[in-house]
Amino acid sequence: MKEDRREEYYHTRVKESGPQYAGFDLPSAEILLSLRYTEDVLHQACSPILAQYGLSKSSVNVLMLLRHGPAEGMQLHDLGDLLLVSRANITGLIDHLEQKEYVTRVVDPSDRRARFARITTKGMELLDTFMPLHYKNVKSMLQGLSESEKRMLLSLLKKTRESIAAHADSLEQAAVAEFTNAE
Amino acid sequence: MKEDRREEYYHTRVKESGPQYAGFDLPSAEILLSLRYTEDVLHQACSPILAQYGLSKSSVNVLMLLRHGPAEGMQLHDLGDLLLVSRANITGLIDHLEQKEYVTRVVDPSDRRARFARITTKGMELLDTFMPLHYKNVKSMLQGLSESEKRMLLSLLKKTRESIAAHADSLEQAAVAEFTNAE
DNA sequence: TATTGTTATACTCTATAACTATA
DNA sequence: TATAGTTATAGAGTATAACAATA
Repeated sequence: MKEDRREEYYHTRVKESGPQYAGFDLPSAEILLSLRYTEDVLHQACSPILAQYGLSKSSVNVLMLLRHGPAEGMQLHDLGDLLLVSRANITGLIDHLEQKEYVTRVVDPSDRRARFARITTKGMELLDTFMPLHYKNVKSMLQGLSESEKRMLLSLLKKTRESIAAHADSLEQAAVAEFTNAE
Repeated sequence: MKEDRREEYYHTRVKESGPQYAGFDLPSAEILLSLRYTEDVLHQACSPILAQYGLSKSSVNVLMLLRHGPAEGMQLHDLGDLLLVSRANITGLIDHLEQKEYVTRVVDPSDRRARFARITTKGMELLDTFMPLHYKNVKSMLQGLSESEKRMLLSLLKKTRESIAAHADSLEQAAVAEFTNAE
């Protein structure tokens, strides 16, 4: 794997350049970067095996939701809510999974506008092969954290989400039209 | 903003369904989900203002690297390393920024294979408008964490990255060819 | 009228291979 | 031959608007 210069680089750059902008707060800015960076590192580590199975993060997510959700399947807009993806886009996601025969669509008899997506036997077999490998890898990658560190991290991440949710509605929008909708 | 059902939903689903797969470790699996989920919540909160300025996460990143990096600019492959993006893709990214006149390309006189990307005055003005707003929003969103919690979170995220980096090379690959390269 | 899902479009990000021009 | 960058292509993710069927 390519050597990752980002660790030290970003830390230095943010610390040096941040203070010249109004509103800058070093710890907050570092958390923003650190979260993205950590998620990226994790994704890079997981992506080879996902690619081997021709899966994406979202498709694994959908398959797991379907397998361990209601037996009759889940409506597409329901999946969309849980993934926070629009109705338009969940259609494409399910199209792909259906084409690979991991999922089927079934019309909801009680509301003929709606369709259930339901996982197939082939989809379940895929998860039986993929998930143990995946979970083993995740466990292995995080072995450098103690149990209490993991608990602490989880609790801080949760608190972070709560803080974002509590304040996301009162954020500043662009005041000037000068740059907006630039193209 | 749409109500987010994911908090409780995923927690329950992972706890219930995980143990049926070999290799499953609850804290690790939860950290994986929690990191992605938190990053997503953060992105959702930041994306409206990015969209107002016609910017993406990557383009802000590039502009900040260029503005606060070496005065002569940075070579494209150098930017690629720091973003962990391939040479092919950094070309497109710079194309867009150049088209918007936030960046120019300058041939490196000492190695005529290479080009420097250099931020323009217009690019700097954009950052002067955008970044204070952005930093203010980030600070506001994270106000629910105390200073010591922020420090703790940063340190745990760093430890997480170190753990991933230390073990990413020894992960399991798919053993069977059955599902691999499925299409 | 509102909701479910689909179609179409477009832009971003990613990944890969083939190509050029330099070194 | 190796490196810097470009071109081309393809797949995935996201966002929006218009539409059909149904409620």
